[in-house]
Amino acid sequence: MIRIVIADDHPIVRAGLRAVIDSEADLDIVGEASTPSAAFELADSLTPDVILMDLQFGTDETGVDATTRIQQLPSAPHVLVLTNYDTDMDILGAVEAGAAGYLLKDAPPHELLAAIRAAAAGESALGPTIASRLLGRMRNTQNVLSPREQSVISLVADGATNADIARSLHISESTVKSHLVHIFTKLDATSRTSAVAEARSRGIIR
Amino acid sequence: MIRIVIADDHPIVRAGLRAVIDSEADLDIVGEASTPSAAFELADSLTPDVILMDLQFGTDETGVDATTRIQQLPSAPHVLVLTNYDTDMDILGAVEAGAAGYLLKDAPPHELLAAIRAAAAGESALGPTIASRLLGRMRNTQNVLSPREQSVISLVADGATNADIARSLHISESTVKSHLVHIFTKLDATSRTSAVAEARSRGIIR
DNA sequence: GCGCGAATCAACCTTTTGATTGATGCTTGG
DNA sequence: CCAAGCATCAATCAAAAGGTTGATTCGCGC
Repeated sequence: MIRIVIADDHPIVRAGLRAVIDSEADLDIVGEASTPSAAFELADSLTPDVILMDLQFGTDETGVDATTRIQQLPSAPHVLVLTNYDTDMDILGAVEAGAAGYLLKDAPPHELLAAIRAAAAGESALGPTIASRLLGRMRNTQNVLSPREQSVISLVADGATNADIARSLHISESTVKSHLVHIFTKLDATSRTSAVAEARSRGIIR
Repeated sequence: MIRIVIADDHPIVRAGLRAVIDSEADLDIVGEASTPSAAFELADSLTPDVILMDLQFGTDETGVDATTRIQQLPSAPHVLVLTNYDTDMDILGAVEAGAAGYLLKDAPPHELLAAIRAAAAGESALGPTIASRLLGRMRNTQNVLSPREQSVISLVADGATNADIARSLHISESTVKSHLVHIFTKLDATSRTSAVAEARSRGIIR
């Protein structure tokens, strides 16, 4: 019997997962969480085999944060990420946090059930598409932006001028321009608009 | 007995809706669709009372397109939109297409069930938040961009320079600049990056 | 200690963008 | 016919962004 916790902020998605999983004789849902911290607490108190984890809960804390914390538990369950997001940042972030699998929410039920059983057996539960995405893109995401560069690109994406950004971050415009030069190099961009577009497509900003 | 069709591309969401609705004595799911065109066909052939319609199906055709077509049917069902998107453009687009209600997917089951019954009774099924959003923003969305302006802002959001855009659309850079001036006025922006940010927040671009 | 990355800053120059003003032509509705 | 909106285009100038080069300091790992 594989014991499962469901972590998703949408009641209808939880109901759907329940419906799919409840009809399987070897699977048992032992708990449900609608926030990352509730997911962590259930992982700790219920010691499930597998936890199905959404990435975005409409809270500051994310499914990646909860996944990271869950890895510190003495009997950490296998985390299977189930999400709408398929950018490189999202995939790599979840895998680096210790997720054993990554599935998109449009996956048909038989794929979901196979992924749950694989994760419970300690196997990688990445579909071939996601696995090859991961391998092919390791180099790019290693060039990820520094925390300061992240702040700058986020403000650019909000429509801020270099002068606005300098004021917000209490630095000079020269420093803003320096950060932008680095951002352009890392993202292979030549303007603020192309840098923002690339950062969006990589999931660096949302 | 309220007869319902479910239109959503995610099997897990459909399973969740089924689970929520099947437990209600006065509600009956008569069909399911995973594309907008399948939704239209079922609306035509099964003549349900209510159709639960997602907006994005991963296809070129959207739930708004299907909603528009459904209004032409002799016994058009009431369309209740159920989606993750809450931008002004999305809400207004659906309402203008003839949707009788609009719900976000994080709505709890009791709200969903109330909205279904209201829609079936011919009542507006907009939550108070969404209704006030709609009224408060009618003015803004009436200033929506012309088709050409839409093309220009989309290309800007992709990171294109004015020269790139002129080449793509086979016009002069002067014309690109003119369109941008109009876009800035309509979106209350002063730079391309702030225009893109505002267009995103309004759902003009995604 | 050295090398590297990150953060900070500047000067100088070029390019692009944005603001303003003006114009033409077409289509649509009153 | 007139007005408004849309699409197109131009000239001129100011402002912002981008490119390049150079520098300093700090923290970390080898």
